Amino acid sequence: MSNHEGQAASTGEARANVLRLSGPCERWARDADFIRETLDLVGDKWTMLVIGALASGDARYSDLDTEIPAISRRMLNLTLKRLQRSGLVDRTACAEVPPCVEYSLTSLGGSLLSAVEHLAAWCAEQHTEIRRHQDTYDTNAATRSA
Amino acid sequence: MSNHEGQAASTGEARANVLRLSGPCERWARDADFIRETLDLVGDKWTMLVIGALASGDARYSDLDTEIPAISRRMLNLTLKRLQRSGLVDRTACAEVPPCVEYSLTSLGGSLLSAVEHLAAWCAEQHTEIRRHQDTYDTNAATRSA
DNA sequence: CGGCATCCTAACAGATACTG
DNA sequence: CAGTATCTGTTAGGATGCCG
Repeated sequence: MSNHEGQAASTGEARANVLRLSGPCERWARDADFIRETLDLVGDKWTMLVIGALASGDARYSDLDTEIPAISRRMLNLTLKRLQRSGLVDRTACAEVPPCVEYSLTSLGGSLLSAVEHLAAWCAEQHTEIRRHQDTYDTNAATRSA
Repeated sequence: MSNHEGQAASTGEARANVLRLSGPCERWARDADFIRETLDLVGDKWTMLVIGALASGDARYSDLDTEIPAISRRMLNLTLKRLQRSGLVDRTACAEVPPCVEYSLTSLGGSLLSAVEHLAAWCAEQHTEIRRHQDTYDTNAATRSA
């Protein structure tokens, strides 16, 4: 992990991916990469749905494809691969003759699930409020441009 | 106002390809949109950093630009707009003559912050484990192809 | 049936120049 | 100083077809 604390402000444009905050919230800055990385992992368009689909038990490839109609095969594969790579789901192929593969949540994946459920609860709780704000904002914007 | 990106952000319906799950996890299915919506809100490349920067107190536009050197003006504006639209940050302009604008976290934004901190904690806690899994996976993949 | 590889389009994101 | 508009490269993601 690239944790350059190096100072390169005035020495030209060191266009590092480092995203260093200079404010008092150094911890956020330091962890930002990890957080973002993991947030990217779960914040992606499909991950959550796949995790959710697996939360209720093991599932075969086709099951997932069926349970999440909106996903494309490509994205399902990509998502599963990524989750598998990160140790969040397990893949079990029974035999090669009539290919039948089962996916399941690992304990790590399960722990993520509960972490996300926290956020999910917040969403469920606040989404009306958020909507309201957005509507108000949009109305104002529309009025202003009218 | 033909801001395609702004509209893309505001038309949740456009990307709400419904994503219905037919499995036993209907609740996830029903909430998936909200969760994804909010996850999109915070999981985006910059939101977290901006929220983090604002967590320590109000900040002016330039402050944010300074605190997050890697962000472009465009993205900073877009991000702030979106957060403001959703009622997560407040924008206060003192006067039009020498433009000076302050951004601050609303209470809603603050509550999101704590919700995300939960997830952030999980990230910080598990990212080593995740890394390990990824390395193992990559090594196996490399071995297999060798 | 499960899983890649390919092509292609649309959304995303950076740099830059301009306005109030 | 605080934004907005435009032009452009980069990437995410859908459709499809082949191969185990």
